[in-house]
Amino acid sequence: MSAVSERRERERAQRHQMIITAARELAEAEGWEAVTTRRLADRVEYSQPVLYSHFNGKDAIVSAVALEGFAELADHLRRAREAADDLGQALRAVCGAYLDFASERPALYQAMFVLPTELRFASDETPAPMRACFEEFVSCFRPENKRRGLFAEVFWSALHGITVLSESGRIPAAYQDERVDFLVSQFADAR
Amino acid sequence: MSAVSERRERERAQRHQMIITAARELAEAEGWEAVTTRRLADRVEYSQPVLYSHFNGKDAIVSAVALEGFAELADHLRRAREAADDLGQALRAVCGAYLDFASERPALYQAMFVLPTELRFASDETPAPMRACFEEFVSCFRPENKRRGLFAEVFWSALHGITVLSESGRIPAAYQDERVDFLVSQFADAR
DNA sequence: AAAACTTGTCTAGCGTTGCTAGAATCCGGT
DNA sequence: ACCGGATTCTAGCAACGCTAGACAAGTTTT
Repeated sequence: MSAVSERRERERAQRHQMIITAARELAEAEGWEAVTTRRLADRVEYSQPVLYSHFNGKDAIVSAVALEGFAELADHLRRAREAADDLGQALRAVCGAYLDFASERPALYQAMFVLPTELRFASDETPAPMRACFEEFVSCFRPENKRRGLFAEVFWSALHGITVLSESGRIPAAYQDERVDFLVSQFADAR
Repeated sequence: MSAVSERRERERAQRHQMIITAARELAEAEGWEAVTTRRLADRVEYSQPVLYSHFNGKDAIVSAVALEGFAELADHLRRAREAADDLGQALRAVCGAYLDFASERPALYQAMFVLPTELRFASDETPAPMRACFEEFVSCFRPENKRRGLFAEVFWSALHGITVLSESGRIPAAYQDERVDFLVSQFADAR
């Protein structure tokens, strides 16, 4: 492989990342409904069809943004859990970190957990960052607990429910802390 | 008001309902992405613009369908709760009824709890059927429990989380019953 | 060095969407 | 019989995701 084609491949990878970043920034600034292929093409200063030489379609771009989000969320959760002294505090810490993430980056959260996605969850092909996120929840339960996987799923589901219902205005923004306190307290004994 | 204009008003109300019903049927048969204003107009055998003399836009139609759903869900939940012997079984019964509803009418559920809606939740103008749904959850907790409103919100959120994550394939379809059993057991002592 | 081919990018356009302006039509009241 | 107001339709706008085919740039072959 020549030096020229190496450069080209490098440039191509850069552009690939530019598209993802542009999509993410646009979504975080104006919401996903404002992210159109035309506006994306404008931002990366290429014409519309080049997007389709990098991604199969708009959903694939959203999924790529989501994957970035999973890596960041995994990191965020891990830090919170490791800063906790014991398992009891870990659940609460991970919980707080998760809700922080969701409320600070609502568009990113949507790409990960709400919008139609091409990413496969809970399967053999599930990318590492997604596994890592889930494992953070699992780690909040005792290793000897045979059902910790299931418990983690349910706890995560509850957190997700609170997140999306409050984001869409279906439960009041007030009393969010009380809700979370209650949720954690109800799961504390199941660790 | 003449008899003629009375008839016209009656016909108008019928057409109003036809639009809602058509939207609902189309959504339940092919999903909301297949519900377009043109296909709706076709179904009710009028031209597109008449939809806009009944509703402010597509979102308003979705919201009207959702409101029908709330009435049905309230009824469904109430029956389940009243068939239960005590409060302990009530929580589990309402829970089962809720998940039944969600899995049997996924499109209707989406209109109610996922899609952007014009309906106001948890406010003074919240329509009665929506209040009724929420009250069914509240009624699963003891009347003397001062925080039953908050508890109901959290329990409902958890159920919703399980519903949407499993509907979108983000948690496996299997083990759903185990998840629900676990959830109910964790909230049983908080009644 | 010229010709042929491959690769990358762009212009232009298809079919669809939600929504609306303005023409046409219908119908009751005088 | 005609007028006026309400009702409904035709036609069209701007925007969407996506793609075919023209064009240009660069690489390889003769």
